[in-house]
Amino acid sequence: MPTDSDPNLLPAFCTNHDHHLCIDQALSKAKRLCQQHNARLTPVRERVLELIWQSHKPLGAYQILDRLAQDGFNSAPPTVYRALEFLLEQGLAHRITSLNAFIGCSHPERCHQGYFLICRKCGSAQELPLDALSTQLKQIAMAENFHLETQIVELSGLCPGCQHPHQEPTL
Amino acid sequence: MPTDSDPNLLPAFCTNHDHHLCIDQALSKAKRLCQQHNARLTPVRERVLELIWQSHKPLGAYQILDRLAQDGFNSAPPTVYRALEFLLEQGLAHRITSLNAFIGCSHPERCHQGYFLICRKCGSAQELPLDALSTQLKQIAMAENFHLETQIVELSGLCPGCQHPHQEPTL
DNA sequence: ACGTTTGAGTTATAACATAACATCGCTTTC
DNA sequence: GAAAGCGATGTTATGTTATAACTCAAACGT
Repeated sequence: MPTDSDPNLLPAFCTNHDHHLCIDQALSKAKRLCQQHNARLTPVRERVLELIWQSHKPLGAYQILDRLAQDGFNSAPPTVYRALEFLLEQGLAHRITSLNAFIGCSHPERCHQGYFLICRKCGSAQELPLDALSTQLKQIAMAENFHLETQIVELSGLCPGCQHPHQEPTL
Repeated sequence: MPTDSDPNLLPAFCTNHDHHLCIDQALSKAKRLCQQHNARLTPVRERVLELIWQSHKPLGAYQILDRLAQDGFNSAPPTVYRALEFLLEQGLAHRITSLNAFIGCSHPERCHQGYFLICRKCGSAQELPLDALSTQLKQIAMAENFHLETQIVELSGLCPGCQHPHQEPTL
């Protein structure tokens, strides 16, 4: 799976919103949901959630691990994989299988399938809330007498900001 | 990514067709296509294609490697990854990213996107020729001004033969 | 307080994939 | 037919992603 993604490039659409607000909202939403479900959003778990929210680019487990280490957290692989497993179970994060990477879920209260547009240049992943697609995929499976459990839809290409190579990517 | 897949289980639908014929047809089709495209289907490449066609279950690179070794082929990882790269480029195989595994393409002449139903119990992967879905995903991307290049659609659950746990899986 | 459950620490290793460089054989060109 | 060029393969080493298995500690219900 080749990728041109430059780790220093921020997705273009990221310049136009207050991302700190974005993260704060996601974290408070997560706290509320965990309380409702009697799930414990412990410090490591919360920190991992914050980290995968800090960019619109999916983060690899070992990238997360590095940042945990910088924060003084324990940093052996199981730590991060366990935290991620928890976040996935709670619907607070998604795994992007084609990148072996993880990202915060934009609407943890409603969807449990993530549909993504992934830019191979800047590495951004945009989650799309597509209830109609979900329904349609269920129907496709049903037509084959297949009991559908999980859907993976990952669409790759170039995001709007990366389609015109002559203009410098905005930071 | 948890899976119950038992490596000794064959998919139920596999009992009802002559799979050798299946493989033979796939191989001759591949030879023809390679000739048309001036691509060299060398012995290793052909053997790898044959191997990934021998079951309806996607095979991991190291599984393929083991079988190549049994045949007396060279068996270091680059050998198999290079052969797979070739087959993917020629549209003769697909990568199932959620399984880190590979499978022969059922209709290499027409489609280059593979849509899969993957059984988590028996490990089978059925490719679906869904032109309508392809069109629809293109439209979804276009609506977001996204330049779509590759589509990954992997639907997991239980295949028809694995939905009734009381009846023994057919061999 | 006590046992049970859940989370986290630790060590080791499994599983998947590629980098980098050497070699071999074919064909193209002179 | 020698030499250059090229595509395929061999070889060694290493990078990257993920989990097994066991231990310890903190939280929770009773």
